[in-house]
Amino acid sequence: METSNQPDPHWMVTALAALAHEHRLAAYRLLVEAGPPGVAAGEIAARLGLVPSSLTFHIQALLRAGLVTQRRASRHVIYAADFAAMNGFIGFLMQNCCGQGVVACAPCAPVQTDFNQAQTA
Amino acid sequence: METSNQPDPHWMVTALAALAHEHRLAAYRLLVEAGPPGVAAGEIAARLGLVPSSLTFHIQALLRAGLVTQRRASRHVIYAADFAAMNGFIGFLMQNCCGQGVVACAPCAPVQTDFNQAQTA
DNA sequence: TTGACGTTTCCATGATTATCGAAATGAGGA
DNA sequence: TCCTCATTTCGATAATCATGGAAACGTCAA
Repeated sequence: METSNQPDPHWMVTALAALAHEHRLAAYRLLVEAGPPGVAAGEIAARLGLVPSSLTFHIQALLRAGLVTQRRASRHVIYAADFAAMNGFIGFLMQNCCGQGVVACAPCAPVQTDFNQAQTA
Repeated sequence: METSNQPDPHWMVTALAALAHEHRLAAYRLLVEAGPPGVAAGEIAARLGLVPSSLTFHIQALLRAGLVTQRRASRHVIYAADFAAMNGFIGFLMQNCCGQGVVACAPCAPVQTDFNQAQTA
């Protein structure tokens, strides 16, 4: 029963810290929007207005946290969001920070992206 | 249709940073477990093995981020998790970091205790 | 009013993070 | 091979964060 491997608190701290910066959160959102094809380092830097070395500094935090993947395409280095990692990240928050037994937190209600999924629950 | 007021990226960075520390994440989880009754500052410090001034330092980060509430009960100061804030926090992540249009991220799947969802995609 | 308790503020110290320029590395194209 | 482009590494600097002791503050009981 694939219960989505639960991340440990130590990793959570690393991942939270990785996202806890204006530029890194922006970079991550950029990669989420781009999807699996990803975005080249230089283009991320350009869109965020960062010098190359700063981009590397920030994106390596995301890389170390396992939130993004890295691959090489010719001369470019392409970064892409790791959705499985984000899955585990959010899963931890919902299971550990949303009140187990407490009903005050309604995690699933807000999403429903936009495609009408007739999910009964 | 109460769509859960969407937090802005700036607040997200503040909240992420607030949780991105071993002691603060532990404190927050403690408060989540305690629920609405909350826990006194001294007891949080004792359970986490922190000196009073350090506890104050860390918990004020959570307070500034709006993730916890503070109230006074006699000589004690009681802190409690703000579940609405965590709701918004997770909501932002699911809407902005989970791939809009991309199906690779299955936000709600992990929680749903264990009922078999026949999600084809 | 006095005293004890719980908590916060203040202060100094050390550690970590963020930034940018310059140099080094790696990967094509001529 | 030589040159250029894309990215990373290195080094220095400034800023922010984390820690704990000591003092101050507010609250309650006697």
